[in-house]
Amino acid sequence: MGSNITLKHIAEELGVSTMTVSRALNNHENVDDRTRKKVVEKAKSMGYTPNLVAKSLVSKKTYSIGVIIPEISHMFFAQVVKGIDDITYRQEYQLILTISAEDIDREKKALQTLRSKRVDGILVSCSESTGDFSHFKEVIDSGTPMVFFDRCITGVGASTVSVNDKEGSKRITQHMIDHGYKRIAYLHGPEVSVGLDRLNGFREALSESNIPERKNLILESGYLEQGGYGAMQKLLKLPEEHRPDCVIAVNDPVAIGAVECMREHSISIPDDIAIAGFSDDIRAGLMECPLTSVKQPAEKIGREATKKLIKTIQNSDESPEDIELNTELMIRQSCGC
Amino acid sequence: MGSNITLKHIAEELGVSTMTVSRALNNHENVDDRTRKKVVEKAKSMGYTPNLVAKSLVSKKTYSIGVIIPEISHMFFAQVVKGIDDITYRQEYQLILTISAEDIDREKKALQTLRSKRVDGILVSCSESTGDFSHFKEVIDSGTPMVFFDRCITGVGASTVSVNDKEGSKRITQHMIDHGYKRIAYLHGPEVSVGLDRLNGFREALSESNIPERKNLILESGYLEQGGYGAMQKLLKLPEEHRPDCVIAVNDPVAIGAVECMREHSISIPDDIAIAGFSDDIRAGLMECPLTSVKQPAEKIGREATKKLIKTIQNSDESPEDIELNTELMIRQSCGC
DNA sequence: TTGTACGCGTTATCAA
DNA sequence: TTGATAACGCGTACAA
Repeated sequence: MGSNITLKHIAEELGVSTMTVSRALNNHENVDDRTRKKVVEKAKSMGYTPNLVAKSLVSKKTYSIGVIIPEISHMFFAQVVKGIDDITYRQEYQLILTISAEDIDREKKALQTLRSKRVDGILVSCSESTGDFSHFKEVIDSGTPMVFFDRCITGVGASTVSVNDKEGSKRITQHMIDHGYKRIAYLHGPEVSVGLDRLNGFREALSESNIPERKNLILESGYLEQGGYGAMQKLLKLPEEHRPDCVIAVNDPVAIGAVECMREHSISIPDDIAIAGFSDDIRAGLMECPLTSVKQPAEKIGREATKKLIKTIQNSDESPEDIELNTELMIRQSCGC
Repeated sequence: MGSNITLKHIAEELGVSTMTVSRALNNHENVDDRTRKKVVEKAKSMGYTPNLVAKSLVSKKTYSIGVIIPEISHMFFAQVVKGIDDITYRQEYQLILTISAEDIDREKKALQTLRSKRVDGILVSCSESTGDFSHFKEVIDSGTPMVFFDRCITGVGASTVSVNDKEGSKRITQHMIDHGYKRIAYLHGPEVSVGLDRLNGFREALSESNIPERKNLILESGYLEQGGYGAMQKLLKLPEEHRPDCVIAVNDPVAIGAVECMREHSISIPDDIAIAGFSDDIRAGLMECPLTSVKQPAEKIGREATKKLIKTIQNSDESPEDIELNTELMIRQSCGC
């Protein structure tokens, strides 16, 4: 445990100074070839492993980046993490993962811990409950490079990587309108970031087609299955003639929760009520009635965010950027096509 | 960046020694209440964040544990990670995640880096290609606590947490036999760890029912969708009378790959060929023909492995243990029930 | 109650 | 080419 081999141990065995050992092991120029060979061999035979903690203390670099995601059971985030790992692996950064579980206090704490660990940078997707940004602002102002992805906060000095949420949401709504649905319900997430953007896209599509918004058809659902289930229950309690003929959800988990609720009420999809989601969850195509959705390039989001973060780490005058990736409509059966 | 506030800065501002500041901030006994108050306030106003790197160098503890998983797109591992986070969060450990991508070289490198980062312990699920254990043995012998989960290596001095793979595989095979299937194919993973255990369970069930093994129905598929797809293709190239009437796969991704192949060949499940998987993937219940599978308590595996690891970290004479969790048969339609 | 000296493992710097 | 010294930020041990 504590009995780790250090440079000093090797130096003593060889009767040289620790600096010589350090130089030899780090491929510095000015080392005699025979000395280097001796050192390298001895280090190997003694099972030396460099202590990155000590190295970090000196260099002020940890080569690790912190990642804060709200949830990992949501396949979207798992795929983003894969994209992040793609890049960090190649660039030799380590990845410290924390899950905020949609809880702002955990998010704050994670931020604090990552800062204490002196990560070189942070990637964040905000928790559902994130209403104020002060904790992010503080970290950014302290000089720690930070990039938001998916659930972003703009205008606080950090870069953001997201899909064009408003546009995607507008397009799928348009698609439903074109298909002739009249009473379109919307299950929305919290009104920040993507939640707000998608809701706005929905509204814009309605407005452009001169369809009035109906307040009782626009419900908050959060981002998880149970929220979709609950919101759908409310919709089904409406008098028959006020029920929607179509439901659009802020994301696929919410849509799937709603589907579950409809199934229990023996409501046929898409004949009784059509539905569409957002994110193209791994389950979307496999459902009894495959779910129409908006595909987000999850891995790519992870990769782009990480690339931008590393650029910002390595070049302190890299300027913040809002990167927007394109979505793709995945038309399946749940929309009635 | 480098301009982080240190104890010394606070001390200078206040005209006291760094030790006083350290003690005040760490809630030590012997500090005058007024001094403490002054220090705490000043620390806050200066935006002090303790440097855990320096702390770790002294204490030889990093409060971080390394996790090596072969894949994160496989929902099973994402859920395990959630279980791991459950415990690490509560116990105030950080989680360094690395993905081996089923590549033994990445696995070795990850192990090396984690050791250099001086993680307090390591959780591993072996990559598919892991044939020799020497790299694990080396780390274990060096004194770094390690716990294997799911894809374990036993007998090298580390604890293991897994489901009773052999038993689960045997049970599902038995289920298929009871159902009257005669020509049962098996798509197996690499013959180590769970791959081997599940294959053995399959064999044992056949043998107990006096069903002869047919070599051409037992194929290697790896652990991923494409492997299942490829193996199924081979099975379908067999002359009609030699084709299986039932396929059991080492895990759900492989089963799903096989199903995809069958769909392309217009083979009806379960009428033409029945199929079962293992792991109860999130997709299993949602497929066109819902997939019969063996459920592994993924989150629990993560939790138990982490608990055991932390115990081992905190108590150096905690002895290694092989923990086995129970599986549950998830009977759906793909088996013809 | 507070302060001083030293060490954790490494590297930058300057001297030999 | 090699070595001695100091420093990174913090905490332990001891002294005042």
